[in-house]
Amino acid sequence: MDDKYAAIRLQNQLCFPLYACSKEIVRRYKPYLDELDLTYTQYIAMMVLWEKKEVTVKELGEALYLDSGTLTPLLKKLESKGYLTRARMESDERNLRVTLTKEGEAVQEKALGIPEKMNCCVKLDSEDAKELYRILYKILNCMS
Amino acid sequence: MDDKYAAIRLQNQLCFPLYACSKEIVRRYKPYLDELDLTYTQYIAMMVLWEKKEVTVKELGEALYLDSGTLTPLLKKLESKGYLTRARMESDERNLRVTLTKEGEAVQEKALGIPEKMNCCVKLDSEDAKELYRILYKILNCMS
DNA sequence: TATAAACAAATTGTGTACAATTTAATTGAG
DNA sequence: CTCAATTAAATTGTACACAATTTGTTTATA
Repeated sequence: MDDKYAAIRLQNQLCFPLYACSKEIVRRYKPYLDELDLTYTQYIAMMVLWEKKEVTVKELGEALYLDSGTLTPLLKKLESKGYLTRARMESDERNLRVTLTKEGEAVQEKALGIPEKMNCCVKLDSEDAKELYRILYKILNCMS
Repeated sequence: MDDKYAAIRLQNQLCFPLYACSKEIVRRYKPYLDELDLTYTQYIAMMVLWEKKEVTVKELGEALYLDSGTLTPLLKKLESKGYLTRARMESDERNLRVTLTKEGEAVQEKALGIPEKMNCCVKLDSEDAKELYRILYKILNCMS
């Protein structure tokens, strides 16, 4: 009996289905996000901007659990698409002010249909969805 | 009332906490995996090999939800560490046989302590853990 | 008030991820 | 039998992701 190794068997991991599920769902977003010329990471960055209109890289990183190494090139790409502007803050030049543009705001309208389209390809009853949401934020909150 | 945009607000997404949670937990693995000179992806690939001893790239990809574009360089790295060997199968040369070595098997002993160390930094009661596991596999199964 | 500590972004380097294409081997329909 | 279709890996190109370091600015203290 090699029960000794049970804890390091793939099917006994909790992180693995989390990792696989995340990747697979993000992959399912691609066809819909392609229509908006956004990647998934760019999409969630835009979500923060749609809500806040203006953020620093630090605030964005805290909201998305991403660091400047990921965000700097991503924000430069979104800037080149015309969806946002980047400028140092006059009050404290260490901070970069990221501001949503009219063009960036317009993309929000095109994004409105995405959640429903995703529901079709994921299919999870609302009871499980609520439970999943609750547990995931419980983990996130206890880790940060 | 901008309730019109409720569905595309970050806090109403289910995929985002999944994506963030996955990344954060994988990041917590790093210090422990560094001791084994493995990344998280290399670790789960080794888990499959510890169990199966021998797989093709296709089988490994199906188990891990990864394609050859990710696995080819990853397996070459694990080969260079001496943890596995790579060779075309004589029965069908399209397939690559990936075989666990003695050195690769030995790493399993060093990995035994990881799950417990991870429990300390994640903290989820077994009820929630079971629920999370159930829901994640429900999603994975209905997507593949 | 120098200047060391702290801070925010940017940069560098390594390692995934994955779509799309290519290469090489095998299979199957005519 | 033969060549088109299929299949498995590898390759190519783009985009994260993050640790570690660097750059430039601000703050705090000796």
